[in-house]
Amino acid sequence: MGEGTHRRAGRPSTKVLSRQAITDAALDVIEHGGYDAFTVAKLARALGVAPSALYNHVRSKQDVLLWVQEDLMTKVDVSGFGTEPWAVATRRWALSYRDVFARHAPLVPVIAVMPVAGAPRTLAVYEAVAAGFAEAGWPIGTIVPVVVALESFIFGSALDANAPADIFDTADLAGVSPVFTAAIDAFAGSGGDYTPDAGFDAGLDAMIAGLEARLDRLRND
Amino acid sequence: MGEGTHRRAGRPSTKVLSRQAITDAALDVIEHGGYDAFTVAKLARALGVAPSALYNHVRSKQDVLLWVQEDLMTKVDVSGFGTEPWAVATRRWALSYRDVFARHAPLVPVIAVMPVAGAPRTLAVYEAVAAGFAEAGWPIGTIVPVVVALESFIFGSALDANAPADIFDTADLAGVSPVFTAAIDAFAGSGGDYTPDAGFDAGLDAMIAGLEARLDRLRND
DNA sequence: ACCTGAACACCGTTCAAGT
DNA sequence: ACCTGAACACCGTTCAAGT
Repeated sequence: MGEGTHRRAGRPSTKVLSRQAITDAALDVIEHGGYDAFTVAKLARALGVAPSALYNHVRSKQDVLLWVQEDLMTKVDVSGFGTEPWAVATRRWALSYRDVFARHAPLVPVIAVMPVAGAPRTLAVYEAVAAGFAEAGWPIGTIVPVVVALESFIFGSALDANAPADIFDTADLAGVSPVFTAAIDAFAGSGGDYTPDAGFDAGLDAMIAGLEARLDRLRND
Repeated sequence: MGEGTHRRAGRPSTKVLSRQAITDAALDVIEHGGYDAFTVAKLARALGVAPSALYNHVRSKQDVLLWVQEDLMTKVDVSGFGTEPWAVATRRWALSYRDVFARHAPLVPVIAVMPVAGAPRTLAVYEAVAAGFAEAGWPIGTIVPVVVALESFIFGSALDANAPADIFDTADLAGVSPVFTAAIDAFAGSGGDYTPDAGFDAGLDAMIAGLEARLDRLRND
């Protein structure tokens, strides 16, 4: 798949410090030790070169993060658009999008403000989503804000997925916040810890229901 | 208000490096130069002490960020809960919450995973919100996931509010992403830049509509 | 064209020494 | 109890020198 696959045998296969090699090494470092461990020094070591060598191929560490983000975008599932009803396709997209970036939360603030120009895979996702929305009957001028709204929810949920199980542990605070404490207890049931999935499900249900109601109204105009 | 206000005159007023003084200085540095400028050295300089002096009052830089976050929480408007209908109160809360942290986006990943224990102001906000939800008829066990869902949307929107105006500039990409490009053009109207408010409004409308529909169903059970 | 090794200007944090 | 100044172990990045 990668570049260099269909080169002649005997030819030195591929540049050692290709974009793909750097991105793969970065993902390796990140998967191994998280984003704290992702330093230029570690990345260089994983590639077997001196840190300064990287700067022949990359303008900054931030560049590498953008490459990683672009790479992850291929894991987002847009297969529902064009084949499934709008709500089903949107739900599938949202779930996979959130799952991918829940494991890369430090990238979320980066993606949220990254221009799509120069990010072809990200753009391809947007194109598939926009086409699916248009086909489902969303007027062309309504698509961008609705997609942005869903994305905001997805990004926030990806961050929330990293909350510790004790985030809502109100231990000695029942006197100070009785209703909230009761809400926590009622939610957790029999001493269960907090899991963020229930929040994501509730929000996705509500948002899709609200949007579908709007879509119905738009269709009947 | 702050500590030391009701001390006797003539007594040296307040510790120089009180929590309040450190938090205020931090907010000052952040407002002046953003989160990149917020270093321990700059914070110490603003307080007129050596960097190492801070560590008599703070365990880490992260501690100060948590103090700042707690301080900002007092700006979140929960006044609608208990006085206004659920949808109005929720909308007011969401708008102010998003506005406060849109100007402190680097804190968003911090809040999203911060335990409420030891954060009394944050807890006070949750208590007001939970009480408002309960009074509006939300069953006690449904409150936490619904609040988490709204918060996820709010946090994502706070990040999105910092997107550059050219985030969706598809310049030469009309051939590669025709539908998405058309959606951008139709949304931007007459050459207008992207503003994230439309996305926030669309999402908040949809989510509140979806939740209100669910609340109606719950009430009729 | 692309590498190395030294250097630079920072980081946050620790700690002995002072008062 | 709380400060200073020196030191530590890092950061990301630059650049002259090599091939």
